[in-house]
Amino acid sequence: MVRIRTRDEILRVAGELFTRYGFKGTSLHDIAAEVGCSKATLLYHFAHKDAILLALVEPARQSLIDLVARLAGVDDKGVRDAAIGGFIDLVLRYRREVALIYDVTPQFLQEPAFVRVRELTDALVAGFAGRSADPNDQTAAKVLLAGIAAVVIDDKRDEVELRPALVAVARRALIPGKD
Amino acid sequence: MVRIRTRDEILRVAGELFTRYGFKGTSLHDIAAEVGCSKATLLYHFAHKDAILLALVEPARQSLIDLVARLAGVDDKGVRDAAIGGFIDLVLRYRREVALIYDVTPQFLQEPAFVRVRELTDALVAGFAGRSADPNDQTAAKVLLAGIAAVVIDDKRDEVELRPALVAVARRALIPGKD
DNA sequence: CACCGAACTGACCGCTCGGTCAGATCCTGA
DNA sequence: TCAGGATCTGACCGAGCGGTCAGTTCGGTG
Repeated sequence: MVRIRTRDEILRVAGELFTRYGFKGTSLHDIAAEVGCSKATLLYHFAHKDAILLALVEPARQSLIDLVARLAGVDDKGVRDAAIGGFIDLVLRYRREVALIYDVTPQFLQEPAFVRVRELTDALVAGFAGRSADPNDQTAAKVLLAGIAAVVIDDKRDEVELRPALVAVARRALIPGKD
Repeated sequence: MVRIRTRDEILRVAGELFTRYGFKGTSLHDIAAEVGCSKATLLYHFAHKDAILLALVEPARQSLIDLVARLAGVDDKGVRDAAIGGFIDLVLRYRREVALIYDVTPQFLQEPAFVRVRELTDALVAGFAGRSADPNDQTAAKVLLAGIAAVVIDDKRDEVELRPALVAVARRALIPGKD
């Protein structure tokens, strides 16, 4: 294998195994065996095991930050649709990483990279709820966010087909005055 | 502590730690320390670590089996509402256990107690989708099921308040002819 | 061709893991 | 009061964990 590709291969394999078996359920040995290298190689490219996970989710985390920053500039009237569209685009682009972020956040709350994830998720909930203070709207928002993140990872359809389906279910569930 | 209560205390503490840190992220040492007993005590009451998890989720798993059996006897017209109501009641009763079942199912697929969980979940998806073959209806069903299971565990409100909110969001998202 | 930095490795480390077991303690019933 | 079953424990086990490091190999440059 071309050496410059080892780091990318480590991330690809780690992403797959972390998603399938969980972060704690995946060992350095597992990753090395699947990549076809040694544990020491993993730790040559990444400072430690946590660093693999952090590198893996960093693009998605950064996109999440960008999305929330964009939503801050949208008025109350349009924020819900902007949040729905933006989040679905994010999840379709980073299917596995978003699921991983949801999965490991409770256990990495002390990690600087994750400290803000709770704030970011709160901001998304606010966007999905149209900035409503009604706890029922917020519960609905959380259900859709968690559900979309959980389901996209297993859905084999591509984003051209999947996106409108997700947007439709989110809008039906969240846009008021329709029931 | 009264000795006959040790087993129940082990299950209560294990449930809390498994939910917060994941099954793999919780050790026998962690559980024993929180209960205030030894690892050997845990293994006196339960054959092995997996047995603690299985005992914990067994009531919820059995209720899931019962729900799916009841849904089999409901016609296509009424199955969606029956599935929504039945699942939400189940989740409100076993908040933590249902989330645990969702969390650990991928890693316990070989376990006899879990072999059927995938079938049961598929049956619930069918119920939530009103037995529709449309992949968009099935995606919507999966989003709501996963979202409800994930969110109920953190929602502090009691079931009198929470149940109608969840039923409403599920019906808006899933009942056709409303958009 | 030689040198040097990058990339990689096998052997090893200390620690934690799930689990065992001989023995101690507790509780109940006769 | 005593015997026996239930409950509990500390010390220990083998295995796997994350990680280190001296040494090897590879690739690029002068």
